[in-house]
Amino acid sequence: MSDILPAKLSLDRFLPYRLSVASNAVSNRIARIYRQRFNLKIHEWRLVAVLAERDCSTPQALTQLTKMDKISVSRAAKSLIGAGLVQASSNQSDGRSHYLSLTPRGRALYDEISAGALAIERQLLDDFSADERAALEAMLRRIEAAAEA
Amino acid sequence: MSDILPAKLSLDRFLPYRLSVASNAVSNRIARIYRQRFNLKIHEWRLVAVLAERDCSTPQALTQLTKMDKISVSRAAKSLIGAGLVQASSNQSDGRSHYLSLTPRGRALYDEISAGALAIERQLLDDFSADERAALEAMLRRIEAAAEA
DNA sequence: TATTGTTATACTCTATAACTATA
DNA sequence: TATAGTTATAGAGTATAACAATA
Repeated sequence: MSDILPAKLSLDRFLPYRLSVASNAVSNRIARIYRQRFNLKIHEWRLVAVLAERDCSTPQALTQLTKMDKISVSRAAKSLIGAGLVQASSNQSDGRSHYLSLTPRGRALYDEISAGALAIERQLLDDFSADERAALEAMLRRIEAAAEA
Repeated sequence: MSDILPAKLSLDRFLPYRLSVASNAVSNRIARIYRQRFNLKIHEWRLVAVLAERDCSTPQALTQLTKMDKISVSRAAKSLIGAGLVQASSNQSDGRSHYLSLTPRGRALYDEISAGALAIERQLLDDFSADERAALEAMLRRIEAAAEA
């Protein structure tokens, strides 16, 4: 008896609801830690994380890498520059744009943050096998693609 | 080579990030449809969905059933009562509380909404097998529990 | 004209605390 | 005193549109 496509709606078994509840539970936990320990909002820490991987990105590149809109990127960058964690440098090939990169302080903070992030992920996936983790990641990407189609 | 616990952080492979991006993609799609077609916010439709399953619940019971806080339940209920979709009746056993239930119009709307919700879920899980769907649901519940621990 | 990025505005969502009415 | 529920307030997230500067 497959129950993949129930004919009657049950909120508790409704995938978008389960996804939202799980995501909120995880986000809330992380947001609390990041704000308390590092005084960063989620959008700010995402920018730091991406800049640590790909320094000297333009705001436009960052909107794609972080799945944030350009307004959020602009505000997060402004806040991080004000906090001395990110710096802007001019873009020779396009005067409308500029490059963003981590300052030494920003990079030092990232090292702390990323260690904490990996520790949280390890807790969340504590009893997951490697196969389960890979399957979950793949399914989340499929659902994301289907939702955006 | 297991990559279940990477030593280095990559935002793109970071589970809380993937979860958030997938959940937001799904939520945005649903929220848009519900607002356009039914003029309901997510919290309001959740309340309608739960009341359709368990009529005459108290606000307190609804906070548990919907994983919303009591303020959100109170606001959503107020809005739904104003729209003529929900009605309140007195609770004989506790004067501080009251019962909420769907009006005939609320129930009629629910029938429409639930059909739409199931159709969306079907689209999202179009290429999922029954096993995959069950595995996803179980993994989301495990992560939720781990995040709240 | 089109594009990059910023600012303005408003609406939704969430969290804390203060408040009322009743137990 | 404690609990059920409401109201007030502010912060965070998100979306649209208008804008300045450059291509």
